[in-house]
Amino acid sequence: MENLEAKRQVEILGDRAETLVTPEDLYEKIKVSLETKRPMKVKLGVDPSAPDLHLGHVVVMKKLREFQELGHEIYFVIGDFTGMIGDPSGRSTTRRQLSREEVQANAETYRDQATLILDPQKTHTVFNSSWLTPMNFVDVIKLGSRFTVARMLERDDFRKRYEGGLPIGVHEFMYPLAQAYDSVAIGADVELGGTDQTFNLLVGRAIQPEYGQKPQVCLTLPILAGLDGVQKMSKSLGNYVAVKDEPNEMFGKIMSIPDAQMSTYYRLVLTKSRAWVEALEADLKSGKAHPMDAKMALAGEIVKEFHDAAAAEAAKSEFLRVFREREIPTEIQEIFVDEGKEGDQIGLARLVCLTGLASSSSEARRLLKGGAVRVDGIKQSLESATVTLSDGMLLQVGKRRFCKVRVGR
RNA sequence: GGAGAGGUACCCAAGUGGCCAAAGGGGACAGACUGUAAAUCUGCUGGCAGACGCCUUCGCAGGUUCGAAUCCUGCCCUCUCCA
Repeated sequence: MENLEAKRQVEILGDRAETLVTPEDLYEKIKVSLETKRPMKVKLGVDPSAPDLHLGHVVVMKKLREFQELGHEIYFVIGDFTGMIGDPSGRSTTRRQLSREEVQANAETYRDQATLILDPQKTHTVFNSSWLTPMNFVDVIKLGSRFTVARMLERDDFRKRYEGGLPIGVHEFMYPLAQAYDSVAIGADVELGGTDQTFNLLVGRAIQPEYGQKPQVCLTLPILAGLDGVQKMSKSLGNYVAVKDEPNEMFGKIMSIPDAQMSTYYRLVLTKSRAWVEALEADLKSGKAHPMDAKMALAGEIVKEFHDAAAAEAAKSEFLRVFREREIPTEIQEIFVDEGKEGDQIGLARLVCLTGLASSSSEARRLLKGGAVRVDGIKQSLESATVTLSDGMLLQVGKRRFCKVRVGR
């Protein structure tokens, strides 16, 4: 007999999913969960080194919250052991091993930031070192014997590197296996991840039956593009919006995403319904809605979610002030300059460099030549320009780098 | 173990004795324009110096030469094929 509640849950949980392997298994698991009154264990693997949550993580968190709202429980598996095996993205070989304290601290931060979205009561945090460290070589070989190289090479980035003649460390094969074993260790019913995790999740699904468990359901969510609109949002690419970003910063960053990314952000970050997003797109196309307004609304809602409504309002007016009216921000950083004193002449390039508005004096010269530098609002384009130092003078580089120069002690 | 190929700036990639601080593309940054830090176009992209200029960089360490990213020797690393 069909279980309507289970059916309803599958529908909710499957929304926005890139892949769901398989809807039937999910239905079965939910049905059992309802019948036994035991929540499903929903697993998310977490990197122990980068605790700064950004909107890319939020996409997955929102889905986790949906699981919680339906009564299920979240397990964050902190990859403190796998983290030291090495990064299988091929970029770096071995990671620095973090101390127990660092991992602990990072995990706390992560959990802390995650509670902006999740219910801490239904969230568990576990460390995979607790079961991976005690494994001996025999255990590892056993684990390895349950998978094949051919299947390993199905993984996109392994295959590409193999075909492209790029190095693949043998230890990198252990990474998906270790992650798969995590699922065994906690007895995961469902594992979530970005689409880049699809392969790893499926390895878990493949391994579990070997240990007498039902295969986990694998649910992947689309990868959110970063501010550039092309590459995935990530800290290392510097194209991210952190959940802890200050309101103005957050607002401005959202305004810099390409127009074409707006609906994706609405859908994945704010979890607007498909119909809602389609309506917005139609309005934009017909000219009924203005792209800038739509983007400001997006930025405002996101700021509101991670801060509050007042902060969102303030960030919006600050944005308009600085970028549309081209006025100076309400709050400007003050920077003390050690060199020279009130009234002294100083090379402008030198000053720009000293204040940190440019990273080197050559850089400062370039900016100067390009007409990017303003002193008290007046454009200075002479590369060799000098200025008279005065306490409180306003220095500006480009549209968004400002500082007030403080002279002397 | 054997035979080849290769390691160039943030990334990709050209360059095989001087004209190389090093083509081209991407990214980043800036300017113009605009609807915003969208899009588009333009500029710029080792460091120090007001400027003449000086210093550092082409896997690492030496060497040849008036002069090396380019030639030689050794070392490290990667890939391919064979065993």
